Amino acid sequence: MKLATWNVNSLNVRLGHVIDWLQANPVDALCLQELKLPDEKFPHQALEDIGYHACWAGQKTYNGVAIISKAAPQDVQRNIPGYDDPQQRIIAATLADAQGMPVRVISAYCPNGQAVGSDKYAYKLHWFEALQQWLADEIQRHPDLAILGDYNVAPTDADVHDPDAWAGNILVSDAERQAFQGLIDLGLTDTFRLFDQAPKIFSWWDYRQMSFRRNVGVRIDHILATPDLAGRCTECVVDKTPRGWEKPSDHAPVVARFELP
DNA sequence: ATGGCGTACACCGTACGA
Repeated sequence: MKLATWNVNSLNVRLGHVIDWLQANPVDALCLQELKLPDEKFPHQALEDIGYHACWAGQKTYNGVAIISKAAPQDVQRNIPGYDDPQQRIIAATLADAQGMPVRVISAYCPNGQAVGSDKYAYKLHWFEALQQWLADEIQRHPDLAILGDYNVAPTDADVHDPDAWAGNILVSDAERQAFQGLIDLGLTDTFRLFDQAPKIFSWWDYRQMSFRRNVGVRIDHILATPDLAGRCTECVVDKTPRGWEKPSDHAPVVARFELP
């Protein structure tokens, strides 16, 4: 089973890339973030045409998340239960594969935070607290669970092209890294770090100043898994290919493969 | 140096992302 995540920075603009990528990489599920379109504009027909189901939580202009999957999504949950938030940043669904083993899949678009100390930064930290509280329950209910998405946190200095230049900045501040660690402390594993990885692998590069060509980036898109599922993870990679296409998203997809029990 | 680039909405600029 392969699960993937991709912040597409507008699904209107990137639908062609998503379809091309799925046809070249027929994963079982692809979690999307930053749809930037309302529910009624979600292109479900184009995805059905290539053999995928979808569930989504859209929002005009900002945010918006989806799960595109070969299996029909079950028990779909939008938003963090009990956390009143007009921003559409979470969707969860249970996917049963052909062997019938259900996996709980969550697509997450964690807040950016804009600048350390700002109102948006405070919102980011509160949002992570709510996420952690909800996940503590969700993990109990679903032993095989993966939460994939744009966390807007680079967990360690190894995930930043120039840690000295970024020190204390948004995406790497102590409080943000502690919020991310709070998820790890629930028993979740950053599947990328289960494996030996080359240095300087990132998932986001600024559009400006040829950052992608210079590999000036950060690793902020992650696939976290519960112990049962992480124990069956055999690979986790960043696919840089679509970042080099015409009019790319500034994020690259991340893909993890899991052995079935 | 809050600039650089890209997207959306709307207006001929502003908000936001990371």
